[in-house]
Amino acid sequence: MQSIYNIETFRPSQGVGAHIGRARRTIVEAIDQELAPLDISHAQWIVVMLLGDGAASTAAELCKILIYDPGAMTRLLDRLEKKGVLRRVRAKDDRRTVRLELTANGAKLYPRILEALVQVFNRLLHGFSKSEVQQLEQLLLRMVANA
Amino acid sequence: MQSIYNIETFRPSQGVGAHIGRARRTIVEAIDQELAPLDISHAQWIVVMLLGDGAASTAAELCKILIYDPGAMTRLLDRLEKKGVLRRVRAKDDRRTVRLELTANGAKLYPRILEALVQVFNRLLHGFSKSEVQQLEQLLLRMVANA
DNA sequence: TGACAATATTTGCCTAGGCAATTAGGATCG
DNA sequence: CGATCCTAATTGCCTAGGCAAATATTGTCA
Repeated sequence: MQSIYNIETFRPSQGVGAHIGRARRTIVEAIDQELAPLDISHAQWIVVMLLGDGAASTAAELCKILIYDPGAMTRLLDRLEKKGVLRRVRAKDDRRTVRLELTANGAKLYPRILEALVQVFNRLLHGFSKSEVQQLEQLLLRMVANA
Repeated sequence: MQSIYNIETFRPSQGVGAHIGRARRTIVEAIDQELAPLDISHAQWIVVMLLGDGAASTAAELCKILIYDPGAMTRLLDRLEKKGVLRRVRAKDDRRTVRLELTANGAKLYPRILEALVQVFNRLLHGFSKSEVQQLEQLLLRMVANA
C-alpha cells in the first residue's frame, strides 16, 4: 500500500486535515449562530446533544467520545447543572460513576438543538446525494479506525 | 433536491458532524503526541504550519482561516514571539497590518511539524487509494462551499 | 484476603480563549 | 478636503480548558 503524502510535496493547508478542520469550524459556527437565542456554548450543546441522543450518559463517556479533559468536563457539567439542564445521579451498581440525566428543561432543549443541526447540515450538504453523504461518513470512519 | 436529514430520524451522534468532529479530534491528538517533544500546543503548531506553508502571513488571515478570535490570536502570537518562533514586522504599504515571519528557529520547527503531519496522515489514511483521498477532500470542500 | 492497579470524578493552579471596547491606519464618496 | 465607514491589531475583563494531584470505588490476582 502506497503512502498518500510525502514530505517533499505535502502542503498542509491543502491536505485532508485542513479540510476537516475547516469543515468542522464551519459547522460549529453555523450551529452556534442558529442556537444563539438559547445562550448556550458549543461545548454545551454538544454535550446536551450526546445526552439527548443517548450516545453518552456519564462524564467519562463524554470525555472519551469528545477527547475532552475530565476536569474541564466536571466544570462544564457544573454549569449545565446550575442552568437546570441536567442533573447528576450517583449510580447504585458502581458508586464511582455519576449518571447524567437531562431535566425537563434540558429535554425541551434537545429538539431545538436537533432542529438546528438538521437545518444546518441540510444546508451544508445541499447538492449531495445520499450515497455521497454515506461515502463521506465511511471515509471519515475509516480514518478514525486507523488511529 | 432532496433533504439529507429530517428531524424525526436524525441521530446526531451518527451524522456527518459527529464523524468530522471525531476525525478532527483524532488527528489533533495524534499530531500532539508526535510533537510532544517540541512542547508546543496544537493551536501553536497550526499557526506555524500555516505560516511555514505560506497560507497566511498576518494575524487577520490566520483568524479568518481558523475562525479564531483576534484577541486570542494576538496573545497566541505573543507567546510564539516570546518563544522566538516568529517575529512581527510592521508592513510599509499598510501600516495597520503586521506581517508575521518565522525566525530561523521557527523555520527549523516547520519541517518537524511537516514530518509529523505526513506521518500521522499516512497512518490515518492507510488503506485509502489516492482517489479516495481526493474524494474526501472534494466532499469536504463542497460542504464548506455551501456555507 | 490483601496489596496493588485501574476507573470515575473532583479540585487547585495556571494557561488560553471569547467578547467588547479601543487605537490606529485606510478607503470611499459627498 | 472631510466626515464616515471599514479593517487590523491590541487590551481588559471574564469564562473556559489543560494538567496534575487527590479521593473514592472497583477490579485483579498472587
